[in-house]
Parts: sequence; C-alpha cells; structure tokens
Amino acid sequence: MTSSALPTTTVSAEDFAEVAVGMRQAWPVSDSALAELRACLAPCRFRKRHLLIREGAALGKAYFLNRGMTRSYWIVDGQEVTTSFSTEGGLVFSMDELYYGLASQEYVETVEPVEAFAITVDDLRRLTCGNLELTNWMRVIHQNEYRRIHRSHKEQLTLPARERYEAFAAQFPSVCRRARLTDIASYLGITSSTLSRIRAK
Amino acid sequence: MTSSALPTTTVSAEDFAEVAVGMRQAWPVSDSALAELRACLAPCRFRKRHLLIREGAALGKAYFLNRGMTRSYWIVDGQEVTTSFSTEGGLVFSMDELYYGLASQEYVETVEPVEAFAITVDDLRRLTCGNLELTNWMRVIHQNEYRRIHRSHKEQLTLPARERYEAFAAQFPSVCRRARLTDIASYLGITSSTLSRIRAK
DNA sequence: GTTTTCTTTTGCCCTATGTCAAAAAATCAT
DNA sequence: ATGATTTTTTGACATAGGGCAAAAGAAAAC
Repeated sequence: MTSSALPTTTVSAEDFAEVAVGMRQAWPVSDSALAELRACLAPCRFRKRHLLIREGAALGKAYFLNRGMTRSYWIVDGQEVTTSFSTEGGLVFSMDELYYGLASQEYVETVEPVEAFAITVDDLRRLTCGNLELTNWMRVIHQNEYRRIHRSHKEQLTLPARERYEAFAAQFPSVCRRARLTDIASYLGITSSTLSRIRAK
Repeated sequence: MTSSALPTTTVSAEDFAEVAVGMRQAWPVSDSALAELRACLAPCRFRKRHLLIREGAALGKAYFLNRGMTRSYWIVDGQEVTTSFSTEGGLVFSMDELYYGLASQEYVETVEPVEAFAITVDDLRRLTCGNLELTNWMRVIHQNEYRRIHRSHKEQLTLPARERYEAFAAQFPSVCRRARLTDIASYLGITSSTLSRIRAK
C-alpha cells in the first residue's frame, strides 16, 4: 500500500459498504482491490453551493458521493452551461486533472449538502491505471458517461425542447425534482423561460 | 496466445508498424502486448459505401483503419444523424457489441474505399479487459471519444450554426474536406440547406 | 461521352425558441 | 417572522434556422 496523502480519519468497512456495492454494479472488483482503495479515502462534508472543483484550478481531489447532489458546468461567456449532475454513488472528478495534469475546465458545485469520501487525484490515478480490476472499473465509468452524453447529444439533435425535457424527466426523475429549473434548462440547451412554459403545460 | 477466429492472412510487423505508432500516442504499450494484438488481426478492404456495422445486427468485428474514412450514424425516424467520423489510425467498433453483447444501435459505413485490420469483438474484449496495458490504452480511446463528444455537445449548446461549422472545420479540416456536405450538416445538427448557405458565405 | 442518379444550391414562407423585462413566488438570512 | 435575495413565471416581440420544392451541378454508370 502506497497511499500518498489525505486519510486522517480512516473509512471503516461498514461506511464503505454502500460504495462497494455501487462499484460492483459497474465491474466485479475484488475485496483486496476495494481495501486498497478504501485506505486512500477520507470522509468529508460540504454545505450546499460549495465548489468542489473549479475552472483554472487544480484542487487535486475527487469524490465518491454518499449523500447529496452535484452539478458540473462550464462558464461560456458569462453563461453557466450545465453538463451533468451526479448523485449518490457517483464519482466526481475532473478528467483534465486526473489524466492530463491540467487545471479543470469545468466547475463542480454541490447543489445540496453533500457527504462524500475524498481521494487525491494522484491516488485515484495510481489505482485506476495500475490495478487491472480498477482500471476496468474506471473504463466502465467512462463508458457510462460516454453513453449518457452520446444519448443526450442525439436527443439534442433530434428532439424539440419539450420532448428533450420529457426524456430527461423520465430518465432522471430524481435529478429532475432536486435540481433548479435554471440548471435543468441549461443542461437541455434551452432558456429558463422556455422550460418554465413547457412545465406550465 | 488464445486467438479465437479470423486470421487467415497474418499481419506482418511492417504492415502493423503504423498502427503501433498510432496506438502509442494514446498509451505506452509494450512490444509483447502489441504482438498479441497483431496475432488477432486480419487485413481487409472495403469499397466506398460499405456497411461495416449495422443497426440491429451483431457482425462481431471491429476495425483498425489504415486508409480511408468511415461515418457512424443513427437513423431516427427515417433521418440519418451522423455522430462521428473516423479516419486513418482510428478504431471502429460498436460499444453495444463490444461490452454489452447487444446488437449495435448505430450504423458505420465507409465514406471512401477503406483498408483496415479486422479483429473479432471477442478478441478485442479479451485483450482490452485482460491485459493492463491494453485496458489502459482502451480507456484512453474512450476518454478521447468522450472529450470529443463533450466538446461537440458544448458547442451545440452555446454556438450558432455558423460558428459550430467553423469550429468543426478548424478541428477536423481533413474530415471537412472529405465528407459530404449532407453528412457534416447532420453531424452539426443543421439542415444541408443551412450549411450550404453558411458555406456560400 | 451520354444518361442516370445523387448532391448541392437557392427561394419562399413559417415556427420554435430566444431576448428582454417586469411581476410573482419561493428561499434564505437575520 | 420579516426583509433581502434568488428563482420562476409571464408577456410582447424578434429571429435563426427549418421545411419544402425546384433548379443547378457533380459524380457514377453504361
């Protein structure tokens, strides 16, 4: 074990259990690989509207979400453009930081109070590039993200605003209830006025 | 070595050299891993407008492109929606087939005469899930695709048609010259009439 | 080289959605 | 609770880009 930073409080196997179950839905990871990962985690909490990742910075952390929701967005000439939401069981990280050693291009903020396990991107990179099981697990994470955005992009190209919203609401009912109208609108590529009118029926 | 099908004609190290160079741009793969991969390849050629992958079918092959270009698309109520182009050095495959054992949801057709190395999806899956170097290499392939579509989606949400076209032309000048106007238009989510007018300046 | 087929261009009109702004409602802080 | 702030709703108007169809041009087939 060569954990490089963080763990001040250790995460118990019990606390980690839920994360483990979630991970195994993506790829069968052995107990020993999970134990290695667990040793690198530190529990943490954040209030609503806290920035976990910010553009132009390399904060060097990633988060396994246990409770709460986050939102990733770009700022494109002053406008926030929401690109994804993550909820319980999700892994929040900046690909730029994790793989390219760059500052993030996106922001990630908590939309609700969040409970999570933090890991340094160095540890996460070491584990997910050096261990076959975890490398495969991480590949599945990327695959899933790819499929989500691929689908979303397809819908963007083929469906009118109302149907995009309906598809979103059907696929992510929980997110749809918990997120602000404004953020959902920017995720769908429409204005909040339009989404408000759509919802008004 | 447990190659499962295909190789009637073996691919020589010389013929494979170009592919190897391309692969190493994504991830440092050792000679031995590359040799294992090479043993599973079969050279092949296709005329223009040949369907390499078709919706609802599991043809069971993936292709390393040496020469020529392909186009991936969905058919959404009768309309073709182009989702990507692949050129020399690219790997063409259906994620549904490769990882989910499903029939493909997309079509991939050759846009030009194509020279490629074919591999069965079974071999590709075995190699890219079972060998740490190749698993990492494949993860980078997914990452890159993810970033492309992420960017493209962002542009879809923030730029007007003309600027999307300009960004596309700047990022993929070769594709922009080689692909039909119609296909580029559908990739950008605009009609061919609109793209024609944009080009007319 | 002619004919056929496929692709691009162009014109005209139309609608989904954007823009801007102000009022109403909800949420937050004290 | 009460006022301050943020978010959502609603209205009036503007426009980018779609739909359709015909003509022009290019490529493929014979």
